[in-house]
Amino acid sequence: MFSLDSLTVSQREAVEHKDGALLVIAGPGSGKTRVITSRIVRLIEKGVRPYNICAITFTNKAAEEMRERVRAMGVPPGTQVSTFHSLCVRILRQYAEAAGIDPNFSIYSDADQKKCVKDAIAGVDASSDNFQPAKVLNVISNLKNDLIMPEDFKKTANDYYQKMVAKIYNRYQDMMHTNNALDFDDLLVKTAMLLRDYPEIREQLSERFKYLLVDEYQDTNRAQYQIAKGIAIAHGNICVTGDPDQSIYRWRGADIKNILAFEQDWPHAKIVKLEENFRSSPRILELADKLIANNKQRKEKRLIPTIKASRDISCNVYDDERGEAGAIADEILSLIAAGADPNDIAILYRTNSMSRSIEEAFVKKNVPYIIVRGVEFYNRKEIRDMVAYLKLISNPADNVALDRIINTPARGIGETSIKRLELYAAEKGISMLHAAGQAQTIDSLKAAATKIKEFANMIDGFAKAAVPGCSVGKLLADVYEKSGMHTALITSKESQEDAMGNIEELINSAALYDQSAEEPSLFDYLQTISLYSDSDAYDPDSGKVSLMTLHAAKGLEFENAFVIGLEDGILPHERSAENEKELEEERRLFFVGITRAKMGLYISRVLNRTIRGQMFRSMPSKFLYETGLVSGLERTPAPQMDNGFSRYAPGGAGAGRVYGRSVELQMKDPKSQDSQVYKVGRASTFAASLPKINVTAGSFKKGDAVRHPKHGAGVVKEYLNLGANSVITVGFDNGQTKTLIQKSSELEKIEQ
DNA sequence: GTGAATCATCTTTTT
DNA sequence: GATGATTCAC
Repeated sequence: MFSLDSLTVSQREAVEHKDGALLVIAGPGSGKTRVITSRIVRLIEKGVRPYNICAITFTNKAAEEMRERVRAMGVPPGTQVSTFHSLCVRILRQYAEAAGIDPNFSIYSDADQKKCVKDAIAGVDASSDNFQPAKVLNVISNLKNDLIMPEDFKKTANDYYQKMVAKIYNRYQDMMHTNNALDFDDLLVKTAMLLRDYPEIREQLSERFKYLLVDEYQDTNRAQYQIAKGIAIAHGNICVTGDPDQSIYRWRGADIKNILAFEQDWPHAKIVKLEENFRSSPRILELADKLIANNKQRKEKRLIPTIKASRDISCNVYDDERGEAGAIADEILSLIAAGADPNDIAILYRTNSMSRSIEEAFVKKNVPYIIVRGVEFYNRKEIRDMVAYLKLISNPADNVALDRIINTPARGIGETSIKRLELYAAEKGISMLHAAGQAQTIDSLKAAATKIKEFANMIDGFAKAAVPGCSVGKLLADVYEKSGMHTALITSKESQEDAMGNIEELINSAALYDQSAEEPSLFDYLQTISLYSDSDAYDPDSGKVSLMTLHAAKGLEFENAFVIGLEDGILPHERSAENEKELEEERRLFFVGITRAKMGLYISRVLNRTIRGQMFRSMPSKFLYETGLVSGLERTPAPQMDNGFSRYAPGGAGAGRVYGRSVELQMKDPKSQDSQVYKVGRASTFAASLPKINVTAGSFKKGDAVRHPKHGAGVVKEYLNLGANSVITVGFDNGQTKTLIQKSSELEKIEQ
């Protein structure tokens, strides 16, 4: 299947390790992912069934790539490769009864959670001034990450604040239960509890997952740790990989101890260190090493370069973020002119808002770019509305979803009516949707009763259509029309073109889901989009420069990386500067940023940064002093390139290539769509104001005879005209019915 | 019950 | 500088 020859001695050691626990401590760029995939393949070669292997990655994207790689290496399908969260959804659905939930549970996003916490705060008569929803939610999340249940917390809570939080927490969990909903933390907690409390389930899962591999183990929290341990304890075939120096999620409960104490958990564990780095230039590694050496809480680890060549590291100061962004844009244009691939360039920053100045400069200077921010699309109002319909259809108990859409679009059901409906439902102990079905028998409702009943009928109608195996794209398209959302957007006074475009995009992607998912279902679709993350939106072949947070850059690499905003208060962030542990995490974050670069590393800071509309004077980040990047500049004024970039070479004069010459750049085709960057995954009004592609209207209609290159001839069963995003349901002659998107399917009309 | 206008609060990072 | 909550006129 594959050859071990191409691996280093230590890599091979890890790949070849037989049964039992294995800890792979792997520095950045050490080929860790390759080791895991090779190990999966090797296990299968040795006779392990693919079905008995479970690999856990940090993001869905990483899972997808790993599945792809393993498949490319000739492994038959069946291996479970997913994130902890997706795995938990699967387990909880299978053992829903034991977990005490309905298998059609909703997964609540942070917005949904926030609403519940607010209601819970109000429900225990606490003031939201003293108990800020965001903070309380944070406390609750931390408790869950540590597997502390409401009743446990109640016992230990001793001051007033804690006692109130305990009450809120309890109430919150009750509400989640009535709504048949789980939040992100619940997915882990419930699974951990399931494994703890049901030995027979634990046994079944150990039997199923005979080999467990966990990547990025340094970022697992207590619940994830318990889950991994629960599955593996029976056989001890657990392989974890990670780098304590790249732990950047302490703030959300990740416990670096999980990896540091692995040897105690599994006394016979084999430990392999991968210290060679196949990614970055020696100079970059030298800088990274110098930085991370300032962390006290760490195990010494070396970064051994294997690449010989280095380029100078650039470190620059600008007046403000506009200067920074403009210079970066210029530098990137010269890089591209000199042959660099935009795919292999990234801008990395501490906070999402920092993308804005870069975006503005890139639009102005025609630098092709994409912001890696997947969740933003799903956070838009109109998308959340549409998704709320789906959630309610899938899970009738979801009162939060109902609350969102019962009057969206406006159908004359006001606040008071909703309150009365809620009250009635609570008294009867039924869901609000159920109550809405009997609206006409509820005396308090009066005039709104008919409208509420109509709403309930509509949802019931959708639910009847949402049979197993139905097309989610078609269901969404149906909801869009029949709910009145579409009409409401068309007739709205302000132009709602963006909103409509986004919904079309959603229907479009749902139809794509229908075609590509292994086992498409409404529940599966909802869980996919609920667990969709920022990093999942990263496309290595977009042909554009990627803009993303340092957190989202985890696990990626780029020929040229720009790490911006090296200022005190930004990196390290002011809210993390208070204690040493948080400061060390910020340092690791910068370490992650530095080690994303293969050859070109550009670090920058500004003197004046505008935050939330207010300008602040800023000082250099302390990390710049620690690495000598600032004092180095001060001793010998760095040469200014004519594009504003100066060079810094640690350890003496570098032989780095100077490519700062101004090069006249012409975009290959000014009309090409690549130079217009926007839309998917971007919600800011700024991006929304950018030009749109004009799409040609479709020309299909029901009954048209069509031909598809893959599926052959067929007849159009349904057609929803959304321009190029039009959704077409075709009954093919081979018996299959497919829902396709006009622009992405090569569907041809056959003239008869 | 609706919609526009104003106020306030917030953002550090995310599965 | 954007979102959500609140207020007010209809």
